[in-house]
Amino acid sequence: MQAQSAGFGSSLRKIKADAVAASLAATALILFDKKGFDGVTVDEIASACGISRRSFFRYFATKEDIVVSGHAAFGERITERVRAQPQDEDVWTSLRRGYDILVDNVDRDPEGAARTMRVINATASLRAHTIEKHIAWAVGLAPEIARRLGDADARRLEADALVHASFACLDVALAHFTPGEDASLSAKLDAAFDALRPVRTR
Amino acid sequence: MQAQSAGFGSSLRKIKADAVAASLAATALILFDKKGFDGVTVDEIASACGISRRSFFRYFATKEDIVVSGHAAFGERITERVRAQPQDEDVWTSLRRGYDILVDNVDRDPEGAARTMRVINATASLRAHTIEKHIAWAVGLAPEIARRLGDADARRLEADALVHASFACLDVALAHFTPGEDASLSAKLDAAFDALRPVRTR
DNA sequence: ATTTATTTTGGCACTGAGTGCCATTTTTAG
DNA sequence: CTAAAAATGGCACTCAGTGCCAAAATAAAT
Repeated sequence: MQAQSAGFGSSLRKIKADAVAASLAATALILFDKKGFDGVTVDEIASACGISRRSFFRYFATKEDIVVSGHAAFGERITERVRAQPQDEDVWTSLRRGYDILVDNVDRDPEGAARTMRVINATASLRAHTIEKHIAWAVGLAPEIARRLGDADARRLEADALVHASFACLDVALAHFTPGEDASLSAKLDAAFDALRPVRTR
Repeated sequence: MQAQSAGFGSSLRKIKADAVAASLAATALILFDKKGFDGVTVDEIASACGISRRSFFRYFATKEDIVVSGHAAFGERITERVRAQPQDEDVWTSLRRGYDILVDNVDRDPEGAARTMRVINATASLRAHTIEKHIAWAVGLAPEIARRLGDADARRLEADALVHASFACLDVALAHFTPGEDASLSAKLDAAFDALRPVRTR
């Protein structure tokens, strides 16, 4: 094994592992949707996927990770989008634009998104973990907002408050959005963000 | 057994059970603070409290409930306080005043509050469950805010956004508050609420 | 005070999640 | 084709949480 091919090879392997994980998650999600998150054991998922229970836990650290692990990647993309917004735009609007990443994702796969939302909303522990993943996004998001606000120490708490309030808007918009019925998640997000739009945001 | 004494007797028993639970929680919290939440087994807690493991689970449904079960009661008291605020006060201020319940509690027992906060902040799953408890407060809080806003259907989402954003402010204030060091939680709450104060809240 | 009904408790065995260890198979590199 | 590395599966274990039942404590009734 050489240092050169180590980095290359491992990234290839990671891609493959991610693809397998996505496939496992898709299978599991259908089961969760049908029998409830707690009504499906890991043994059941593993055999439905044709792998051993032990191998399953090499793809997902916990059963809940099947549902929420994808959220971490969204966080990075949302932060990227916010960072790409015009620097003179008010931060509240920039945050709102960041969540267009999620709107696009829901539009791209409405059935999958609806299924995931059904499963999460039906299970208390999953709701909590979803929120926790959102909070993890703040690690990347808050510094960017603080930078725009002037980065002074006094602005740190203000930036955190804005970022976490935007999570609240997202969660409320998601809660008020019924995939089949409502027109778009985008409109709900706009309504929530308008309700909170702060007086001064720069 | 008569219907009369049934209600009376059962409330007495509940009071006793609550007192026992509080005592168990106090013992467990000290252990958690010392060895970490995951470093303490339920067996350990039970024997430290002088009861059996099985009896322990009659006082707390889950190990996490030891830390977060008290939060439900706070929710009711916060809602009560908000409801008692002047009806013509803007709702954002009313929400802020609701959290004075928590400020008072921290002031009343600084060491206990600090210990609980240490334990929660050191454990991801506890953070998630704390957030979830906060969200449960919305069940009582949101209708009150919606009523003040006019109760129209269009105001429902607005009320939810305000309530959940206030949770965000609380969580940020708690995260920025170091019990020994900082002057008061109240000031942090004010700063967070001021950062978000909406343009129009009635 | 003694019996009776009710609650509380504890023990036991069980399920399910998650983990460490190791042998075996598969993949990859040379 | 062979040697190294990685993925897999099996096994046994810990710990959280639960159902069931018998024993002990508590309260009520005569």
